[in-house]
Amino acid sequence: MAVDHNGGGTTADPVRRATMRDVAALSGVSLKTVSRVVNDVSTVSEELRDRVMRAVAQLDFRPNLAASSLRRTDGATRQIALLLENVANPFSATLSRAVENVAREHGTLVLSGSLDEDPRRELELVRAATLHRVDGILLVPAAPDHGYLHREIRTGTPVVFADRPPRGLDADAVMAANTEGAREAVLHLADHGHTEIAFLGHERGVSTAGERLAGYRAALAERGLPERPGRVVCDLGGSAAAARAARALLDSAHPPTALFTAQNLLTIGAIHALQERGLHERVAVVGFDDFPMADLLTPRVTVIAQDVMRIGALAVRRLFARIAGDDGPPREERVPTALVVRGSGEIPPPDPR
Amino acid sequence: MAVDHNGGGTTADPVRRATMRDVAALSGVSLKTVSRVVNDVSTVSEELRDRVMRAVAQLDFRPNLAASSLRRTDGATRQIALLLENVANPFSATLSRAVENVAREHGTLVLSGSLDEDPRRELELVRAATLHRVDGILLVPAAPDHGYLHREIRTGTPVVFADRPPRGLDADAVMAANTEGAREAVLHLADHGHTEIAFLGHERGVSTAGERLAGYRAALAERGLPERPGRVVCDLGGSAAAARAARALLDSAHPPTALFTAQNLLTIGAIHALQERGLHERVAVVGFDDFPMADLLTPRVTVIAQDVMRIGALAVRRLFARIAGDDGPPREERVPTALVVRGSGEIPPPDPR
DNA sequence: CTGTTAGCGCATTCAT
DNA sequence: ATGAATGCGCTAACAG
Repeated sequence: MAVDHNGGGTTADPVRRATMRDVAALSGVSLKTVSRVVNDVSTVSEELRDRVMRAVAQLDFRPNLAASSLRRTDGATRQIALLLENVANPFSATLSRAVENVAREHGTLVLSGSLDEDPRRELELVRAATLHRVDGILLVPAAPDHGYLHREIRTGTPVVFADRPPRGLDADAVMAANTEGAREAVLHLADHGHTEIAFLGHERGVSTAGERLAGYRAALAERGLPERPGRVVCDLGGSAAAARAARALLDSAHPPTALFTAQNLLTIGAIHALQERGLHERVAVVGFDDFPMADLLTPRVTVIAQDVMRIGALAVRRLFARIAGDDGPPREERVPTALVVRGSGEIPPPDPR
Repeated sequence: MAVDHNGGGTTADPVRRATMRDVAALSGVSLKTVSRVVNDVSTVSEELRDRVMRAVAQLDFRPNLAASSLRRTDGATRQIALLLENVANPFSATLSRAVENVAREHGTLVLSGSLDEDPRRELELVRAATLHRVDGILLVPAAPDHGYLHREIRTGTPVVFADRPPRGLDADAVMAANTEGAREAVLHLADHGHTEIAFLGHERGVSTAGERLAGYRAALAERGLPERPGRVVCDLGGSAAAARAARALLDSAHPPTALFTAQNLLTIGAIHALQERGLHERVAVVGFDDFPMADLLTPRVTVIAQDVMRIGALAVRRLFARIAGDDGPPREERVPTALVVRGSGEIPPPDPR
């Protein structure tokens, strides 16, 4: 008797999968009738329907979606691509989930890919997506220009942007109300008595950084506070860079009494620095974008929370609308943020004596 | 002049995509020669190659991968499915990233889906994956039995398990060394003088829970410590349940002096409870599975860290090996854990007086 | 080295 | 209500 350890799966002895022909032969009808039954076309008699369905079950027939979409007029593959910063970071991961939920309603699977803020990766993955003939692309862009997407859009692959707007292209985009959120954060600090509020921001190339800085400045202006030189630090690449920047600020001759951090990794870095200096109960912090555990730290961290699930959901819905044929003018949607008061943002400035 | 706001992408006036026929016609060669050039078959003269590539560029030709895989002998679609608990949770998100990295090396895209610990979702998504004819499936299972996967494996879709083993099926699996890791955690607590160590675990149905409980018991036995009734709490569904369980333990007549939490959400819940009671500096905690921010809490949280990237990478590599035709016996691989000492696990028991 | 023929699995068009 | 013929875009097997 032959030894057969085939549990691991292999292509060694792959049983051929049943096709519609097999089903047709077994049930004694034409190929087309099987197609009708499988696609739920109602113009099939009860009896034939039954025979076909029995054969489908017996042969464990699985319609080949790729073959189907190759032939069908709309060419739909029931796949969309989700290209974002990094599937492993919490923002992207949450976005993924929102997209998956809506895609599921549409019987569509999601191909996700991480761009790592690398424009070349964006081009590669957009191309890969088109090779697979996805029905649409949801993009958290990394590239500085999106003119190249015109071709994809014209050949029938709609593209919707999330979190950041397109550049050099007019297309749908769903984003957080960055400027308003940042403004609210800084007003909150000012209203707790702070006049010396520093700004820590990420790469200026990313639109969210610019918008949040604009919000910071709007709030200062609104409260008649000057923007002190050195108080605005941009282009921070991550939590380590933010920690360094925070240390420098705290050790300076006129340290700020409050920090506004424009992104959650920067918030985390800044908190690290404050803890090292033993200042985490003395210097106020409001961070843009919530993060896991923010309410377990001491003090608990006050943030401007983005509604990431909502951004994702609205963006995919736009995408499915485009896929369905919506050809209205591109829309930009803004999702409001929410101030989550937890403690770190309500620390008062030190007694001015 | 006609108004045309078509930036959003639409199917209204989709320019037909160029096919190989178009390229062949433009470059004056046969369809097959185009195919050769596109697939990098070397037996094409420089001149024809050049003509074809020029036409490809001019027409912006994109080979249709679905059509190609339909015809090609191996039927490869260059897509794999990754079915896991929830793309939004840190463990799954990290696993995704590991899978994506390796898939990229193989020119393969990843379709991910969340099972939410729901066996029906597993069946649905496995089915959806087969309809798309993915080259293989990487599964963090939710179903109690995997006999149904025999069919998929036999029809040429290999399946590899990650984090949890298959049941009722012999297939490849890559998992953390759960028992050893849990044992190390509890020995660590015992070696810091604790004799009253509680166990908080997740659903018994999930294999990792059972393995980690076994490790806990092994450690107790090794140190000659008794397992006190009520000290082992299982089937906790999340951080809220863990917090409730921890409160009950802490409020009991003989509260434990140390906690071992078998999963990161449970660790977080337990810490919440300790903070409420003001006991976070007095009761020791070691958690299984690291989590973001664990080193920003006070005290910083000692954990048994799983090497999630490694689990993911090994699992996909197994999957690609199967896809490539490996038909050896199924293997179970275990990835070692690491004790990360940060503070919460080194709190001594109270003075026994 | 190049082209011709056939057909992957299925939906469409047009018969009946 | 059912079926035969045709072809989606591409590659395999052969021919020249």
